[in-house]
Amino acid sequence: MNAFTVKVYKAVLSIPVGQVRSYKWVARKAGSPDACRAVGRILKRNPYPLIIPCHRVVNSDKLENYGLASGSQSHKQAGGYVFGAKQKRFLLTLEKELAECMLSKE
DNA sequence: GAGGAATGGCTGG
DNA sequence: CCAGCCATTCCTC
Repeated sequence: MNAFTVKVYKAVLSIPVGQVRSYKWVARKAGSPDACRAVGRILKRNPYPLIIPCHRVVNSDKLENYGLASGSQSHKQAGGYVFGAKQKRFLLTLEKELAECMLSKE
């Protein structure tokens, strides 16, 4: 496995719960800032679709839509997802709630 | 605001 | 080894 792929996995895995990062962000952390599409492709074809939180990776444009904003209930699409973009958004909302809950109750 | 080209690595032949 | 694919991004009209 290439170092780039491993870095991509690690970068995605390092994304905290309730947070989202852009493909470009992951690509940059992986060492190739311009490999944004490659990152998306890797995540889609990645061997571990269930242990890698690929749903936390969205487009740079949709970042603010999921950027823990007050009205994050945006019905916009945030890139693709193996199980469907709707599931992806659902998980994002769910994780955000979880994060807030943990911060509240500690 | 919308459309098109560029970029980089993975998969298949 | 070569060609095609893609879950994006940036630039230009």
